[in-house]
Amino acid sequence: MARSNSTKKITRIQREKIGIILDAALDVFSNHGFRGATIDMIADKAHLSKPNILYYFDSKDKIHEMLLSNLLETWLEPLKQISSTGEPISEICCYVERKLEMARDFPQESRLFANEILQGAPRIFHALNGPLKKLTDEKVALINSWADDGKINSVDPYHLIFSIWAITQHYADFDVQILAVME
Amino acid sequence: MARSNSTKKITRIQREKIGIILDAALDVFSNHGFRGATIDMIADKAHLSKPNILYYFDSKDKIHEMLLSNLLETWLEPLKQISSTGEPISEICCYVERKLEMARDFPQESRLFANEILQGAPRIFHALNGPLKKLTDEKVALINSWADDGKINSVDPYHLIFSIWAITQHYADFDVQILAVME
DNA sequence: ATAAAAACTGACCAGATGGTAAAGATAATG
DNA sequence: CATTATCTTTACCATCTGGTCAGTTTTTAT
Repeated sequence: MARSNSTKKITRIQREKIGIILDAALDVFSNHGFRGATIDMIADKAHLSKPNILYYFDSKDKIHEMLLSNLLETWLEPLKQISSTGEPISEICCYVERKLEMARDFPQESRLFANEILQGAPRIFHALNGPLKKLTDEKVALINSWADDGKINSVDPYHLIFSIWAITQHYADFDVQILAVME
Repeated sequence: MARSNSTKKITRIQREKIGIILDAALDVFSNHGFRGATIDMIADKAHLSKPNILYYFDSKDKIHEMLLSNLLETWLEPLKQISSTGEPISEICCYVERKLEMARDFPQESRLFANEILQGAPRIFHALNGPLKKLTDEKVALINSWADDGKINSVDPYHLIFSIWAITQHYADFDVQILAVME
């Protein structure tokens, strides 16, 4: 069966179908949340039957899980790229730019993430508390060191970062509201 | 029956129970989204039976609808209070303050709203496109007039307002993430 | 106190939904 | 070409969930 251990080799069809399913699932999960999404919706969007979907993924949860873990790498990347050797202001501005680009280019991923967090991050809390926290702490320390060296004005690095997250993601997550207000 | 027309008088018990139900429903809907919430969850939290809940509200949708319409007034209030006769900078700063206070004091309402918007605002789009748009347009014009009069630097008023919305609500909507990152 | 109205409950139903089993169709392989 | 492994489908099942109903209990009004 397709859903066997990761050590097994993957056929052409498996690679294709898994990709199709994940694309469809991202669309459905990001627009309806985990509970609002049904396997049938995903199946329709993927032009596959429900049992066929469950041939490639053991359960609805597993699809969601895979989407989230794929997402996490992409999500952490822009923050990771802030370099301690670069010029502070430019490093921070470039970070904002990368984040904005991500919100523009991957709005579905942003909403998938937002849905998950909004509902208490039941399936992703470990990642927030682990890798994300670790990375954030690191960059917070870097920003603090820049301030200590007098390279930038003193600022609370946590809230600087949170503000960047808030504004950049807002345009992806609340785009319905923005479109409604701006026509 | 309790769920009859609004012109009928409301008994003491109705007032009490409806309040209890709405409190419970706000808690459940804000933490699980519309589809993730079940009437049983609301019933448990309210210490009432499911049929008893449906004695006061015709359907799950009606409960949600009532919560959203209650919310909208509260939600628009801070923006409404921006006064054309006040001092521009102070007006804007006070608006930010009011918004922050709301996010702090009504985080559940904020998440209820966020859940609704994230999923395309199916039950509230008319309000975004109507009252919210109208009010926003009004304040945008006001900010523009301030800029024209040289009272403040020129700024895109829409994006100023969006930024305020984004940051203030972020602390309510994404608090799990913030807590996870800051410990 | 008593009748009427309001509030409440347990049992139940129909449809949706996640998931399974077994058999049939298709593709890969020797 | 034949055999095997992979893939897909049809027909299900069990559970969850929104909602109903008939009847019981409690409250209110007279």
